[in-house]
Amino acid sequence: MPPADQTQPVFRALADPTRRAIISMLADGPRAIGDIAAEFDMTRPAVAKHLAILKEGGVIAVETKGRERINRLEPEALKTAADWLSYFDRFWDDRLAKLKTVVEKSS
Amino acid sequence: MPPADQTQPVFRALADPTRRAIISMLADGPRAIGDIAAEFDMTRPAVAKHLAILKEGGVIAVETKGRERINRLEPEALKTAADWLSYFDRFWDDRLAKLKTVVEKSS
DNA sequence: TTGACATAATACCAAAAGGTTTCATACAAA
DNA sequence: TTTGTATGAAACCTTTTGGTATTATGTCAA
Repeated sequence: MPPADQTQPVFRALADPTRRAIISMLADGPRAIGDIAAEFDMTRPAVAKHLAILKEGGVIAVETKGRERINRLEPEALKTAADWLSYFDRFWDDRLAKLKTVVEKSS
Repeated sequence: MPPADQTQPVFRALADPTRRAIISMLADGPRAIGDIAAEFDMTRPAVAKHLAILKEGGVIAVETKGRERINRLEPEALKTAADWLSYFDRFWDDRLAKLKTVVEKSS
């Protein structure tokens, strides 16, 4: 059985396309809210709400720097979701799943 | 950048804990709706709605057999989500990510 | 210290999500 | 053919979600 549910806040964070776009964006480096909002056809408060949900899921960390709030990707949270899905690897790629197991155990 | 958005219906399907439980359940084999609903503290129509969303995401396939409708896991759809997340592998395990790339290219 | 900027916080709204109840339909089996 | 089972479908309700607009707060810079 896949791991139990501490996954909920992460999958919730992943459920919205805007939030997934923000995640991709932050993969290139940390950014302030206004900077992020500028890339979407959406008001800043709306983006701020998405960031709050991402933070609840542990997907980002926020650091106040002067009057800016810098949002940084926290990729370990994504691993939670990836791990849940990895249980199903065996259905689409038995060979790779087995190899991964070997590699992970050897670390 | 991670793959563009055909991911939405899949991530939507994954967003609800009941639906993830159904996915886990169907990993053990196909089941009829009533059979699934019996395992949840929820009415059958509610479960049927979840199944409809899972089907929209391509996560399950439905086959009518007499008066039963058998729900079967369609794991390729989960791969869509796993692939999106795999882009971020590099953040938590560079070594494994590189190895995976090698293995996948060699197939 | 005044003004501009970056954000927080609040109130509000419409639509979607998650659930229920009720009723209709279709197949199976006696 | 009648009865029970498995499901579909519609109507309805409540809460959450995703968005807006507006107002307030704190910080930098002239």
